[in-house]
Amino acid sequence: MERYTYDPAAIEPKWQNIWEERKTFRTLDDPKAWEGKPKYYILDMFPYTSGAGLHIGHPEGYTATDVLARMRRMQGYNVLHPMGWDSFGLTIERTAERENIHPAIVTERNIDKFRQQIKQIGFSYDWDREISTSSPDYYKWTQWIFLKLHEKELAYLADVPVNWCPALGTVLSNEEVKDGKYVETGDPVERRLMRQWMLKITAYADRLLEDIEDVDWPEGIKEMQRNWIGKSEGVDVDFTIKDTDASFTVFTTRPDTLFGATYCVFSPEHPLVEQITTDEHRSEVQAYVDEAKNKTDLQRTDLAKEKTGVFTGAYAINPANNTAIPIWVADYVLMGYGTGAIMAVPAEDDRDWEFAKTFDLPIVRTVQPPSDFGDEPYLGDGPSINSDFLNGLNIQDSKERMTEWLESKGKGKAQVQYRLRDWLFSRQRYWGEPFPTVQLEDGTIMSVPESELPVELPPIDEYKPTPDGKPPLARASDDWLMITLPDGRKGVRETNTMPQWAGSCWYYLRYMDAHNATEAWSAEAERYWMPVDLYVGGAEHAVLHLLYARFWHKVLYDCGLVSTKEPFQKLFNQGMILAYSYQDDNGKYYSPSEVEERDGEWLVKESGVRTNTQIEKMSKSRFNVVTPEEVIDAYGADALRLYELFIGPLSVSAPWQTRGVEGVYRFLQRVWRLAIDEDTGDPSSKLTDAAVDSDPELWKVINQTIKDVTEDTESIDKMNTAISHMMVFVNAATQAATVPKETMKTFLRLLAPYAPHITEEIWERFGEAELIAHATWPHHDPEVLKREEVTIVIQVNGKLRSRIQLPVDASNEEVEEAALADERIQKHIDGKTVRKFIVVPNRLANIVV
RNA sequence: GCCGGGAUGUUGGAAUUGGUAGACAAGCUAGAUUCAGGAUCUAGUGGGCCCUUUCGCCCGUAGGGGUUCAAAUCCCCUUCCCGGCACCA
Repeated sequence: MERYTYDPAAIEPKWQNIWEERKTFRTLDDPKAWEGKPKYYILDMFPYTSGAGLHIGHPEGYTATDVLARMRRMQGYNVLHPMGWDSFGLTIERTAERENIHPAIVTERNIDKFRQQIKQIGFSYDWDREISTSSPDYYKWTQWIFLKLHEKELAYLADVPVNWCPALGTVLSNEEVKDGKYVETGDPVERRLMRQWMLKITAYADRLLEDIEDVDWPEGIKEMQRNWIGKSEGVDVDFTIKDTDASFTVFTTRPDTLFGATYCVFSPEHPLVEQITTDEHRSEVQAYVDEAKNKTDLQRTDLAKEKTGVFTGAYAINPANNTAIPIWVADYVLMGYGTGAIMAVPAEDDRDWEFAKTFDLPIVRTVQPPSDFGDEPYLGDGPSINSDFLNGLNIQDSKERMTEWLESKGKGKAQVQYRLRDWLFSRQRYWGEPFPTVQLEDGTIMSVPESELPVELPPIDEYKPTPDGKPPLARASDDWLMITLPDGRKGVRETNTMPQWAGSCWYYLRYMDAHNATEAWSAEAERYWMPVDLYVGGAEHAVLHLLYARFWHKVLYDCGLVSTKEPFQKLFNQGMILAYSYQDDNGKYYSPSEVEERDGEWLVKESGVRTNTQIEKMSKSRFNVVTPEEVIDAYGADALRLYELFIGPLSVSAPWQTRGVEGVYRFLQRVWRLAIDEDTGDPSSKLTDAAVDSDPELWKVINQTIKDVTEDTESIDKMNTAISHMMVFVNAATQAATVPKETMKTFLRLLAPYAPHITEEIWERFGEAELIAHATWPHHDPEVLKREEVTIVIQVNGKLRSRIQLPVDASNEEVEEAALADERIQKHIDGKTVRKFIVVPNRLANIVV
């Protein structure tokens, strides 16, 4: 006999096909279709399409946004919810190199895999708006935006010290390098001077800092951006060099301590080092400078515990007191920040103190430390001492007075410094956007006219730098490389490409008008859809992508091309999904299927070797990756979706436990059996035509469920409790003898955004003609939730002693009377004096005796 | 070192934002059903005491102290974990 049990493998592909064929989730480009509906632009960070495909961590955020998008549609919003691919980049290029095929082929293959994986989960994206950053239709406009930057002189070529990564054969941005290593692969990075495209993000530093106050982002991310920009206010102070005409400038945030500046330090790269060094010290200084030059960044930062440096033989004149102070060279001063030279105030700075102690340089306190203060630098506030006209003033007043004094003497001026550097925008790679520029014979840089965009990537035979170190594009044939202008002048195309961040700097704009062949986006679509109402993704992009995109957006704003100052109104960071891994004492990892639990220990099945379990990031090397496919095969996409959210608050990282999926799978089965007669496939005979309020208890429960699910879904972070509230309803409905069918239908609409396939299937079996995706979202009736009686908890001295039933809104006197009359309470207050009686209306009473 | 976030049963996590700690799940235990496995259903499940009655008592939210009638929640100190920054003058 055929049984109609819950069968996700059958119903899920069925509904996915129906949604696709009917274009159920298409958002119309026609402005007339938008009228009368509030808009809601809900965006996921699109994936970088590496060959690995998705693991279970990626769809967590995608599931949350999908649930919210589906609910918003049911609530009557005009929703924009697109998906696309970040498809230029190094990983793809390396695969192509390894397999000796064109990166475009690898890209297509990867995208197909990602698309198929994502579609399997039943997300309600408008697939008509799918984009990929590596397609010429798209990167045409990335190049176009670059031309805007170029026009505004925000893109410029400069010989700059770059982070050159020999292993990759390319330069990297500051943001991609940490501790002298490429953050992705750990390959070491070294300093080189190269002619590169730079983007002047520093020109926007202040606005990037200010406008972050206006967006609804997690405070931690805002703080990370503030720190990255690193604004600090201080003074540029001019020092002259004794017995010469030369002078130099230092930046300090503590001008109040100028009288305590007992020496100066130049960075080894400082241009004056050579000039000021006396013959007596020349060989020593030269050796030190050479050594510093050959150190990698890693060595310079990591081995920085011990201060090193050499005396140049030269002296600077402290402008405050005209004292001659020695000039040293030391690598603890960085050329890349401020002026590359500092005034050292050992008494009020940790680093200077350490250096002064190492080389026995004088220390003069200029801030009076507390009486019991030890022999160390004092960074706190206090009255100035040893500082002539500043004596007695606190730090703040001293700073102001000294700044005024320096400015009036022409020896300094107030200055703002940023940690933020200009953005190194060239890469010596193939798989990226070609720059739309040409260098003419006379050295001038010319933009490719807009009408000739896109500048497409030329075919080349090998995706490697040339033997003489030029980028791969230099391998292109001359008919791509060489340009002859109508006036006969000749030029050569730029052979660097743009970094991977370029495409993701504006993709949220292209989605609004994805097929526009004449513009990047229409002004009308932009005014309607922007800003993005909710942007969800991982915190790993806290600085890089989000800072770059904000920068481009502000430039576009200044060009009049976008109407909002900020692109992403609300940002939400999902936590990571972690997984248990099993590792023996030798460090060898085992997959979960190779181990079993015995007496609280995890042992390798075959060998019995004891393993340590730990919760870690998912990675192939740890054998703890779970893929969406394996979960869908076992439990279906709806169960996957539910568990992704049920695992905990979206913002929190939590370990994946396949057993946990079974819990939500059982829940779906109970929903199915509640609604469907498994023998006939028709609606269950338990469902009746009775009025929804015929069972007052269940009527209350469903109203409570509507309220809780709506609120928890809107909060984004609490979808786990939204699901548990739906479980409460199903438990109650399962216990009830009968359930009004209308109540069941209300419940199905609540569940629909979370588990769209099973609810569509039941909806259809209920005889509904429309899709549940198009149903309206239910409202709860607050009247129903009002209770006539409430349970009031009675405490004695803060300890729970009894509960009593009282009518709602009982007066304090009534509560007091009832509480004192209660037997159990009498036992506790017997023979004692009631000192105080506290009532929290409708909730609790506390008797203090 | 600095900044940000966190620590609640065996496990993932709830807790109306100062008012019944442990919702909802997972796991476990017992029972029902089943040839069996699985699935399903029912009940129980923080620790301890009492089990002279499911009556009740004590303890319990990383540790210590405080504020309060009342603290997982607020304040101070300590420990540990996660993320970011790190010679930025």
